[in-house]
Amino acid sequence: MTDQRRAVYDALMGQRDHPTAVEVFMRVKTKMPTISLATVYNCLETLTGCGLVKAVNHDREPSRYCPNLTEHAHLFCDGCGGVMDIPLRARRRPQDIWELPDDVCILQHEVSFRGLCPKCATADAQKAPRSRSK
Amino acid sequence: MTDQRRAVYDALMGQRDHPTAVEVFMRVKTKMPTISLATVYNCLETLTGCGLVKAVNHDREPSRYCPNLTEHAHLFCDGCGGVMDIPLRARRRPQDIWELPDDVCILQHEVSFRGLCPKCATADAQKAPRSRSK
DNA sequence: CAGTTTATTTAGAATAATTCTTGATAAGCT
DNA sequence: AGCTTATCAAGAATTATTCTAAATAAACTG
Repeated sequence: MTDQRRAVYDALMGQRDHPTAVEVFMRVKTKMPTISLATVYNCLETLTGCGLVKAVNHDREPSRYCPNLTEHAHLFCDGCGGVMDIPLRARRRPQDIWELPDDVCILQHEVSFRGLCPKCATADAQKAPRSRSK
Repeated sequence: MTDQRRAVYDALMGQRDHPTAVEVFMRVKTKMPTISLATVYNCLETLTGCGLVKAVNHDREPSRYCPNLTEHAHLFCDGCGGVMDIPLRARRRPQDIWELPDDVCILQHEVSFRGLCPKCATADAQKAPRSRSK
């Protein structure tokens, strides 16, 4: 664990909002002005490689990074652009809803929802009310 | 629906193996040698826009395209590199296993598994047997 | 501790998938 | 036929990411 890796990890833990590599770079740069973007990519790669951080992808947008190691899905909000963790319910497994063949071997699964987060969904309901008087 | 769009759509329906844009391009080119890659991208975009085709992304690999309109997940096989459709079980919904807040608005969800497809998983079990005599 | 190997960092070049631009072509209307 | 609009083709441009090479730092070895 080098200084740079620690700084990148701390940036992720300090503000757990699923930043992109460039956002991590900008945050780390305030503490360690000499760090390069390539190093941030290297560190993120190393950290994901040893399982401390997860890379989160949605469509072909830039990868985002997440230090939440529990099993969870992500909600990508069309309103605010934010990403929200969605926990797995207790004692539930993906195969409860997905018809996986018996003899497959699952090493990883990634789930993303797109829509509106609670905040944006309620704000949106205000703007376009359906059954409500002023 | 232009000739090009039809040709791209036919290429997807003819061999439903989740090809990339370049693979679609190569297939269509045999029937319509003048088509350009940009047009394939345009057509795929148009077809996904009107809901006839789904774009499938996994990590930051090139997008793949899928004409299966039923709700399903994808298994990306580390062994053969193939992609397999995994159907949703009857009367099951993502919120059965994911703890979604009440007031979110879900517009789309994408699920991908990574691992070994049945064929590769059994082949792999042969090569590295655990409890089996020769 | 000097010398040597090994890993890491940096800056910038290279890559690759996708998108954009521009001019050409075709299709639909009047 | 003439005008408008959408689509296509070719290649340039964009962008996130990876690679390269040189510099630096860390870790051993004697």
